[in-house]
Amino acid sequence: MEATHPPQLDSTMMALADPTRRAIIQSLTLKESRVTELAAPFDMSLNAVSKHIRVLERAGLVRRRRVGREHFLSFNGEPLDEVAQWVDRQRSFWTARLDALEELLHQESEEDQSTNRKGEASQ
Amino acid sequence: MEATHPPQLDSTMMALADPTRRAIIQSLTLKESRVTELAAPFDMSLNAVSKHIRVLERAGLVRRRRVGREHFLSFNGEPLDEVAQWVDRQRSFWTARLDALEELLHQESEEDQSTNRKGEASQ
DNA sequence: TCCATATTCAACCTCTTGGTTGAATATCTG
DNA sequence: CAGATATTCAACCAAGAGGTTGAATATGGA
Repeated sequence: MEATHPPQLDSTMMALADPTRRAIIQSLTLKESRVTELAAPFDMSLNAVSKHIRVLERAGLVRRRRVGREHFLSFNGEPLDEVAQWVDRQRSFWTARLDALEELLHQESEEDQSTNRKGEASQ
Repeated sequence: MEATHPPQLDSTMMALADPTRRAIIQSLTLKESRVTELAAPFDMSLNAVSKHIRVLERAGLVRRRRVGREHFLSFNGEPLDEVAQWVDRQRSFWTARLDALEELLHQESEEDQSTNRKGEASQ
């Protein structure tokens, strides 16, 4: 069975699976930054952060604008739409099934109560 | 810099980064299943699917109920709440910044128009 | 024009991931 | 009770991830 997800969802979810990359995203939602600015708070080499940025770029979550030797990076929220849709869909299926179960239990409970009343009356 | 995510978000996002695991989740949102039932549609060994299920279990996305030799698996949507919250937060920051930018451009456009009208009058 | 800064490239390393196979374990059934 | 079924365990393998270091490249500034 082939999982029927668009390749976009694959790359987006993989990109977000790493805490460093999520931290980069969080930083970029607040403001555009240069690579060295983004890397500064992390306890890892500049190149390691640069690699993470490339993963985010390939997923379309980060855009880059070059001005001379400086690369300005900004967040693109569009790929998160698909993540939100996928997550909401699973949650709504789950909630619907829980609701159906509760309804079933509720009906059974009402039936038990009326049966009990009849039983009491006959005793 | 330590990424300030709860460990739960880490394990949930990592669990969802794999298309096979997302397909398992999608299957389980529809109905409870046994391991061999879940594995049937996949082109991989039963054990490979069993490993994926364990990853989902560790993330809290799947619960297991054992009856004799059969393990019944069901979906637990709760960890997705955190994913939804994280995603919505980034999107709302992004949208807020885009809105602020548009407002700025709108103001500049109005200023340009009134300046142009004055220029026309003086010519 | 030389030095500084910004950033990527290349090569390397360790560890993890995602898969396989065959064995082991537990339970069910005729 | 022997064979079937369900599932995990253990060991293995290849590929990739995530990091490092040092070199290379491009641009800016004094």
